[in-house]
Amino acid sequence: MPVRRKPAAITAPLNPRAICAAALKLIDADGLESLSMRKLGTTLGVEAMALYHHFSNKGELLDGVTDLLLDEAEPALDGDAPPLERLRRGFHAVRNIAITHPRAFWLLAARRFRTPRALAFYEHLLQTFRDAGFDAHHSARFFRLAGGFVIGAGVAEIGSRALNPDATPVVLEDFFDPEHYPRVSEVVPYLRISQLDDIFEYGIETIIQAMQRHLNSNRDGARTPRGRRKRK
Amino acid sequence: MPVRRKPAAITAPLNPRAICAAALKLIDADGLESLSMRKLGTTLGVEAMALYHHFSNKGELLDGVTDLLLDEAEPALDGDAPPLERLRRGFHAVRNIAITHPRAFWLLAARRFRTPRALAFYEHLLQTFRDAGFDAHHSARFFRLAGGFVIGAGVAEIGSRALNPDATPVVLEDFFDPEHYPRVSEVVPYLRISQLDDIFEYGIETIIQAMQRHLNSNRDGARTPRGRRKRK
DNA sequence: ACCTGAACACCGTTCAAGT
DNA sequence: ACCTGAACACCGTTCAAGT
Repeated sequence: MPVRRKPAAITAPLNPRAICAAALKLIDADGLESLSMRKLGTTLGVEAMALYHHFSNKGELLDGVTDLLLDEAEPALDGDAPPLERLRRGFHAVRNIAITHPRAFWLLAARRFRTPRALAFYEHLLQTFRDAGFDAHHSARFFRLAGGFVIGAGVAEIGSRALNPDATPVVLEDFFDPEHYPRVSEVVPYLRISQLDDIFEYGIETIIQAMQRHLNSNRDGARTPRGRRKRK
Repeated sequence: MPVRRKPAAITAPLNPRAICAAALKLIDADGLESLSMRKLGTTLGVEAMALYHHFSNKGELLDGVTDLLLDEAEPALDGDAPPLERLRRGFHAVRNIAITHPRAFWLLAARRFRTPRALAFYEHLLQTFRDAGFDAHHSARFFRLAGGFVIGAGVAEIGSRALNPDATPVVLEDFFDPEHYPRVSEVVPYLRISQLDDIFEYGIETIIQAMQRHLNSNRDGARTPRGRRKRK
């Protein structure tokens, strides 16, 4: 049974959240670059310019989509587990966005620290750092270390999954030419999609161990991981 | 003395490298999103469509610009220093691109593993991993760990430096509202531009220590950093 | 081989107008 | 308040044509 034209227009007047949800759907299907106000309007059964009544520009709409991604990741920080374990789950949750929304994941890399929603996410994350026992200085350091890795690794995984749209089409096999690129061809098998869970796990565990080590050594007498004493 | 119109057209016929260099200059000045074939053509004193004689599309041109960035970073891997030290310098060199070409740095995050130039860079990098004593499996793991952090932290630094063009304008001071966001306002001072060197240094040193520890424990008897024995 | 110029099928956004 | 429609100033890219 064929779907009727403009079904969304029947159901309700537009609202920002529904618009963002539709935008995310379009991004998941066709990619971030292919999302346009015109296409999104058509999907919603409305002229493109109607959207400007709900968002002052496209950037604001993308911020709204980013907020939806944060909604998916943030609950991982909740629960009764020890703080460091909750942080671990939070990092995995963000990385999971790269798997479930590979074409939207860019938003997390490109558009952060903007909306109240994003601030609330960071507040929750940094509160968990504090619960774990980090002071503000080391919260910043490990936030950047873990956050940088999670975002960078996520972006790299998208690349591995070959979802970058206007990419020069290079098949994975091109990297297996041991004649010209012996080291690359040696390592690439370990970066296959089937290995990416292991790769990410290893990275994030290494970082969490460093965090644990810092907390331990701090308990034993206020020393940094490198053994230097802090003095002002 | 005012510059004459269309100076580049006088000097020589176009060539890909010169086009990419001009493109990088435009990106540095006006941002990646603002680069268009038309503007680039005008800068070079040529119709936009002339560029298609040298690149089959815009993506190929951007790959060429990316190659220029790699040219800047790769020499850091050379020298007589121990391999791990050369890797350290390489990571810093990539991060320096985020500082010297903040608006072009996205290319490193978004468009990798494509051109022969990029393959040669990775070959050099992975050869240095091997020189340090890593097998292919752990080269992949630490490559992703360090590479992910360097790219993710670089992208985050661009955000801190507020160079994202269509950003919802949120001043840094908004994050200092201890009423609503006590943890964020506590940590943000440590993420100021003046602190970013320290933040990056701390992250990359933590990773290099993990690499060193892996190499040491491997010398002591084929154990992973977590003390598990490897068995096929 | 290298470049031009018109054209096509798109963009985001403004603005005046409708209901 | 919410949406339309025409218009503006752009895009990347194709194509036939010039030299």
